[in-house]
Amino acid sequence: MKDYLRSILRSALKQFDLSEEELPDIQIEKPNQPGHGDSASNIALNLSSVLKTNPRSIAEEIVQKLEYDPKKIKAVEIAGPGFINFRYAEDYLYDELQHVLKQGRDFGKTATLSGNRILIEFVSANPTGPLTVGHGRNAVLGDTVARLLEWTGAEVDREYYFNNAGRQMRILGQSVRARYLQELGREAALPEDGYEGEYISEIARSLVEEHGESLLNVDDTTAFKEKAEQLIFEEIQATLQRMNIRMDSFFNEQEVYDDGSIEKVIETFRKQDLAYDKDGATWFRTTRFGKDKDTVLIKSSGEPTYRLPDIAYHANKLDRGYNQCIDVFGADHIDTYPDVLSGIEALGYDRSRVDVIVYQFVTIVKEGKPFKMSTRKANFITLDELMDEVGPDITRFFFLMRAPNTHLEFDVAEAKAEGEKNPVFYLQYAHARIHSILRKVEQEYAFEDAPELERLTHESEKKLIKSIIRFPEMIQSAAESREPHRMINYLDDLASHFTSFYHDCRILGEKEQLVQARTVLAEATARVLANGLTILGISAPEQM
RNA sequence: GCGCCCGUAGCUCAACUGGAUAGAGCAACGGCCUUCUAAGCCGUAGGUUACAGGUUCGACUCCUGUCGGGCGUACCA
Repeated sequence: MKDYLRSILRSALKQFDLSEEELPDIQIEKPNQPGHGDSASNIALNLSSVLKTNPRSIAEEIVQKLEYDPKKIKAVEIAGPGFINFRYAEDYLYDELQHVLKQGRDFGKTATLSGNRILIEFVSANPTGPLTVGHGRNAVLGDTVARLLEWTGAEVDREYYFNNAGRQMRILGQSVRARYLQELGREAALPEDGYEGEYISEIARSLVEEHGESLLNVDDTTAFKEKAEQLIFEEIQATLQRMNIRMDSFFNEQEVYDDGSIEKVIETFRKQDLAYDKDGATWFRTTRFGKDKDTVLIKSSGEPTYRLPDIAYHANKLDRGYNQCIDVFGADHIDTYPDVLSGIEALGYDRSRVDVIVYQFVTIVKEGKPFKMSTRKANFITLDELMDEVGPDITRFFFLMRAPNTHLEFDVAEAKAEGEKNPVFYLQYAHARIHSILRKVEQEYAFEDAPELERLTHESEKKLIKSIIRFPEMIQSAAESREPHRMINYLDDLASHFTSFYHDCRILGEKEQLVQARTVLAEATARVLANGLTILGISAPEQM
């Protein structure tokens, strides 16, 4: 519908004396006030500065020249300072409603991004411990944005980037070794900054089981590190799977060392005088990109900082034929990404091909109090513990509920509450309730003729239809903005329109044609709820 | 100090990327169950959108400044 309105407005505007540049984008939006129609355009207001006339008379002129299909648009009005308001024709609503059932599981899919190959990188937690709630927001955001993009026609791959070398992993190996020795009754101290979590002891115990005392005199921590990595990764994957997330690939940072791309990056930078040596280290001239300090790429110890492989990794992603890469990371990493962008730009890539979703921190609220966490200290809530308490559906929902770029308060008590307080149930309940009715309809009726949708004339029925058919546009806007919470807000609104309809209009016990028409409406609602919940990765039960 | 993000009803948050009278959910108050799931519906109350300026037909949204909170500001990841 938006496209249709844009096209008829555009042809009306052709009759004005305007150049292409003077013509502003035609915006179509859904007015807040129902009295203002179903769609509205502010085009006349935007044109008033160009044409130097008052917007109302421009609107009048546009409307005069407007040609539209009465099967789609019932009325066009000018209101307020110069808005053009459109009211949809009933026929249009009924036609669209038919489509919903015809398309079924695919209703909502568009081809907006078809032909695009997108790589979305998320979670990317190093295997030093179980996933925590902080990773949870990352994981769910990344996966859901991926689903949204898939629904708009893009081909999306999910990738997990990790590093199993470096200091943290060394300390991990040392920590496991210390616990292993302790398990066997030997004296051993955790290294400084060692990992204190109980899972370290579990890894140590499984080493005791496998190798008995044979590792007692092994000073090298490699065996401990590798076992830890293996077990922790298994656990991470199990956790992700439990959250309904499947990665397409895992990328080890080591690869960009092994294939020589690290050196290539440095070389290319040097050629452009973007890299230089100072104090035994190699620096990236980030000042040239507007930063007030240059950045170390290779420490004087000879070890690269994480920025260097990060740049090489992004180049690698773009080289693999993705036209767009999306990274998901927490606010604490915000400083690194301008350097990565500068880096790939220096390598000759268009920086707009890398896009970033930054999310703010999660505060877990337990018993009314916020809970501060740190992975290294044993003081954290794992994602698994959270899912043990509230289940995967609610976990996903709560992480998606808020705009990414705002702090998220996850109130465990609220999440655990049955019904009333809990927004997830509201959606699932509406869905289950519809299916309960559909089961009864199936038992009692056998419709033979095509449904007469024009019998849906009640105000609540029409509002519900309008809400339903907005779904595809909703997906597009959530995908484009990378803000899954919009989908939640929409579904909530849809469910609320349904329950109003449910209270105003009965389905069973009415005249057969009306039963049939309302059944179609209910079915379409359930369809959209189910499709929407699928995008969110949340189940849509038919019974509760 | 500097950089990024945030500040909206008592609490947690929306507001379609600059649109018309700022909306939901909890919490409070008042109604609604011999009829399709009351895990629900309807209503009342609650606001100078932190504050002060500016930009324009129009600002919660953009710009400047102030105050308050979070994160970063490493040859850690």
